[in-house]
Amino acid sequence: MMAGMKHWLMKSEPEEFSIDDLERVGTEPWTGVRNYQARNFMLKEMRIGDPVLFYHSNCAQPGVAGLAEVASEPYPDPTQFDRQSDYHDPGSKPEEPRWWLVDVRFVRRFRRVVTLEELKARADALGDFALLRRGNRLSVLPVSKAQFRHILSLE
DNA sequence: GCCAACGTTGGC
DNA sequence: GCCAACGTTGGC
Repeated sequence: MMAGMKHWLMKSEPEEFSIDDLERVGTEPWTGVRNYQARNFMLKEMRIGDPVLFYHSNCAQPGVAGLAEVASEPYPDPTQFDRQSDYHDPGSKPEEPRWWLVDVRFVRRFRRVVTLEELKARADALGDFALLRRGNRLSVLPVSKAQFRHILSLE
């Protein structure tokens, strides 16, 4: 594994876009992020090949559903300029885009969902983890290598 | 569907 | 720059 490689967790509502959808399409532009901190992770810190935990949020069984990877350099989210899109941002100018994204590529589905409940039960072992912080709403967040490995071991 | 948490907006 | 109002996220 490349030195300095970062690990990530990205949330998606499975009714909108699930790990099965990602498997079907292979690679997906991660459109619609409208939070500056999440954007900055994609714009400034992600590298092609970084591993991504694909997390199902706002559903009956929230948890990590599979594995993906960063598949592109950052580029402007096209939906910000699309008047028809829910993600249209009239304040963003094409010559100075406000919202950036990366493509995410399917790697594999987990045999089963590693649930949020399980992660909470192992909060002590996982250590400081943005996903488990109270009230956390970030949809793109960093995961340490140790946390990443720990979560894989729970599958 | 409820609602706590939290980011953003905009009046001042 | 403060902060109340508002909208959204996401677990439950």
